[in-house]
Amino acid sequence: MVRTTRQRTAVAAVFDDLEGFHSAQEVHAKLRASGDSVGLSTVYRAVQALADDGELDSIRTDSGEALYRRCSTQHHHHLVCRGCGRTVEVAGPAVENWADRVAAEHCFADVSHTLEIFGTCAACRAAG
Amino acid sequence: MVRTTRQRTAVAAVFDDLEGFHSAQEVHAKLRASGDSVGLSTVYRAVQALADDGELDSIRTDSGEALYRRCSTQHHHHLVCRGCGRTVEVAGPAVENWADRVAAEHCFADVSHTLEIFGTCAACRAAG
DNA sequence: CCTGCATGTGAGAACCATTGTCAACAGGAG
DNA sequence: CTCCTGTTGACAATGGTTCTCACATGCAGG
Repeated sequence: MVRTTRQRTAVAAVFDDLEGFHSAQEVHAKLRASGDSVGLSTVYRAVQALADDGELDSIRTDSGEALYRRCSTQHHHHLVCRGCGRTVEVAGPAVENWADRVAAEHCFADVSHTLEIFGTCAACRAAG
Repeated sequence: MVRTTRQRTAVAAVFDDLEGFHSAQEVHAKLRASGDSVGLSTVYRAVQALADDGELDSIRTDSGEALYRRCSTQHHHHLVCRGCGRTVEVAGPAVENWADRVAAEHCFADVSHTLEIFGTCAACRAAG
């Protein structure tokens, strides 16, 4: 039996207010900051439970940190500047289709993907 | 100046004998087992150095462990199975072009990108 | 309303891959 | 050969994640 507790509701609520991927640590800090404190262990459990239920999507960063995101949010990618960290959200239906097709060709199902583009923006190039 | 040491040679040699992805810990254990012992820190450093030189390709498992493998130096992406970690290398000129174009539209230069596709392979689906 | 109790919580410890530290070591240029 | 400097490795430290266990709390079924 799965219970509806203050803590789980709070964790789920965080992802309602947020775009994109966020770590369990981040969620924990956010809850603590908003006075609606929840134990770190509980955040991890809640987040994993949500991911198991298919409510959250999870990936790993290059440093091995786990990130979660509400699945239903509009899918997009990031164009990040190496110099100033400025980020532009970009959508690419072509890429989505390509990824799905490639996965299908290899008989993979439940396909998701991560994509980030890095570059140097005009301002940072001008600044040298 | 980069030196050629017994340890680095040993680590590189491990990947000559092995197919697929392997963790630093695994390489360390293998070297220790073969009597050709190398310190754990050194294995990590060697493996990262090889990855930096483009001699090894690296990914992360779902559990956050880093895996390395000798790879073709050609640019490609990975299609990774969530269940068994099986990896397929895929090339996608369309994606490369798209990424470059999107970056150009936003006046970004020196463009690079990362892309990984996740899914569940046929075998893992059958296994439940 | 209660009460029982299985389930959930949370502070802290444990875990474990990875990274940092630093004294000792060893390529290799001269 | 010698010296300089990059490299090594035992060990400690780090940091995200998971485990532990005493305590709290949803939620039926009375």
